[in-house]
Amino acid sequence: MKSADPLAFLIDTPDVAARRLLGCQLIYQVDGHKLAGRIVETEAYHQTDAASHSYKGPTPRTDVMFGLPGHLYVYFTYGMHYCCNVVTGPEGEGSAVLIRALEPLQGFEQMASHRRSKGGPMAITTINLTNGPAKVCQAFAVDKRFNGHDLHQLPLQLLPGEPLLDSQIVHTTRIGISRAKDMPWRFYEKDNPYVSKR
DNA sequence: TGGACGATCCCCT
DNA sequence: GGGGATCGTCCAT
Repeated sequence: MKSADPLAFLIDTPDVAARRLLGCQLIYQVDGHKLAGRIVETEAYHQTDAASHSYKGPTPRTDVMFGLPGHLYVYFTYGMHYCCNVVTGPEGEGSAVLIRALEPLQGFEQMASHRRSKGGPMAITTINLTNGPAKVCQAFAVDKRFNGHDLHQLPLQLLPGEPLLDSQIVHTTRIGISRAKDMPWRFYEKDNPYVSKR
């Protein structure tokens, strides 16, 4: 008997998956250290959406988005940043959810050192540790090597959490894009201080 | 083969 | 509030 897939909830439309990802935990284990964060902000992307990398079909870069749900799509942008997405929907459909912010739970020192090592002197606080998509990747040391990684497995694992009530979820437009600006596919936990800023 | 652009972040004014 | 850093990807010549 094969046990049920704990990430089966990702096999849905990306907006539904983006809501369900709020409250889930991202775990990273290295060298006996454990990093953990709770997802508090997400954005949905789909192949029918002009703002998505998967718009107009797969390319070598975006193949992962069309692959198995529960895998990680990591892309490089602005010449210096990585961002990570959880692939959603059935295999063959180009959909994913961008992890925009985490609430740090464990491994603060490791996260801070990963963040600092990326650039010059920088004042790291608990708040600015993971309150943005590229910050999340830095803190968890996620780069292109993790593109296509299966999040069912360590060293980088996604654990289901208690789903948030609709009344705790704020539903609004996405950030930092020029096309399809008006699609309300950004979700975050109401009043959570670790959500990224405008 | 080249050039424009980007799901960002940080520092400076 | 605005601009610079910095390079992979994609599309137009």
